[in-house]
Amino acid sequence: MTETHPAPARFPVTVDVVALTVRDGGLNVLLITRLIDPFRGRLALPGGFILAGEELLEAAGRELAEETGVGHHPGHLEQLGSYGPKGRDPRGDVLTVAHLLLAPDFPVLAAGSDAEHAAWYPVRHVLNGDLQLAFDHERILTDAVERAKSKLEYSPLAAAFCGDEFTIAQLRAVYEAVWGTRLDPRNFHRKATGTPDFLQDTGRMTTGDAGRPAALFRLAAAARPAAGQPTRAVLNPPLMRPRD
Amino acid sequence: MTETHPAPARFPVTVDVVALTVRDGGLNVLLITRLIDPFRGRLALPGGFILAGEELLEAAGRELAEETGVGHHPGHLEQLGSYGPKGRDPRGDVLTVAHLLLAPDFPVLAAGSDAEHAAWYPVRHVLNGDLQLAFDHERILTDAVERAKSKLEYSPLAAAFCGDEFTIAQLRAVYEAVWGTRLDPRNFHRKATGTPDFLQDTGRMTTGDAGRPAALFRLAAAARPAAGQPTRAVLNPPLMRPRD
DNA sequence: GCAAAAGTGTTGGGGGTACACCCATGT
DNA sequence: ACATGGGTGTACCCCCAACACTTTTGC
Repeated sequence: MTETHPAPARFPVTVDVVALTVRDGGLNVLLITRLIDPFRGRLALPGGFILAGEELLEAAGRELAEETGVGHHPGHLEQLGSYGPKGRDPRGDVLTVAHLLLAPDFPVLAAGSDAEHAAWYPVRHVLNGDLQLAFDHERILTDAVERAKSKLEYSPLAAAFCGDEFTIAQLRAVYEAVWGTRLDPRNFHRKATGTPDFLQDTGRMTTGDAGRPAALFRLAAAARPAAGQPTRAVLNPPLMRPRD
Repeated sequence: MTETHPAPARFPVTVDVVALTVRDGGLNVLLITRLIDPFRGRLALPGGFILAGEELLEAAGRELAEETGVGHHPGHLEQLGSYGPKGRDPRGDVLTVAHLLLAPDFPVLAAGSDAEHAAWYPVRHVLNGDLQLAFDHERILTDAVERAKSKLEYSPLAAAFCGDEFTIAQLRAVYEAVWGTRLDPRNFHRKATGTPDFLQDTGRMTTGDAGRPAALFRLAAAARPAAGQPTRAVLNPPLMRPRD
């Protein structure tokens, strides 16, 4: 924040949201189909220009709500990082602040004909190159996935992918989908239930599924993210992902 | 990157740099004394407006060079996060992208009378409240220190605080200063030298100090950060900091 | 010789992996 | 009865904390 004498350059600033969820055993990302140039018809991350008087996280939440129809975003929203401003938009320099949302598999708004259509897409189809994204959104997605992978190791954020109540097996499925690995169900159960300040037993059980009913848990109060506070590292030692 | 119909708001964008080093056994931060309002006479992070055509990291490196006299920055520079734009500058909405520099203890330029004076200050004096910073720079510093602490656990970035060649004890002093703890010299030695792809023995030794001479190491080629690439997690399992 | 710092050996324990085994439900 | 998934017990092993001990310098 030094004063430099030349007039400060002003930049258009956008917020983009990488919304991730677990679906069909894999990691999925919410993408919209662009209706206008540049990159018309191409898939892109939801996002848009920040408005005067808005904070970054507010703007990200608003853009997400506008394009998915979710009243207020479920799950965990945090800042990922900023990109640009040079050479990422053919129309000129635009700075974007990317955000990361980890959420349960919520239904997206069925867009009308004049709105951009938002839907879930498997992350691997994008990173394989089967689906091409607009702008530098593939790079942003890559960074987002890497952030999500490492966050699961030490934070309780895996629960953000589940609903309010979940079984140990559902929680394990999150780790397996994000990391792309298999975890031993028995050892995972011990680690998850044995970690203090992580899970709280609701006393209720699943019913109707095949096999023995499973206990339902929710996030312990101590592990729930306080608004704006950094997520506590409750998993210590961390739950380590198998080496690649 | 959705197109919204209202004209996109444009914001002045600054880059700030949290330059950290280890000095006198403690973590220090590079601060400038502001010569103009707002916050005239107050300490602040070095930084300034991003120029048209610049990338974020470029701008951060330039601002640092301008205010410290270092030709090109030593150590490791990375993006920390963005803050704002609302309510952090009394003159209006300004978005800032904070950066983190981990560097050896380099001498800062002795500023002339018309330049802002840059110098090292112990981080604990700032976070104690003994020194007050301008804008929201204390919050940014807090985030930067937390990022530095956690990066040391799994990345080889502690070496960024040392010069090109260093002893195991100097490397340990970095961990102790950043984490604010004491580590067992013997166990640290084994962990550091035993980790593959971390340290490379130069074959040379220190001389002249008290006690037995120590072997000099440098960062192994595999651990050196490739430009723009994410830092590899060479320390696996991580070097764990003692619980607070 | 003595202090100081570098570096090695050894031992005990916590937590991880691997896997055998038992439990409770749907069909 | 059988399949399916939930949950527990246990053996082994690696790595870390703790600390005794040796090595090599300066004074």
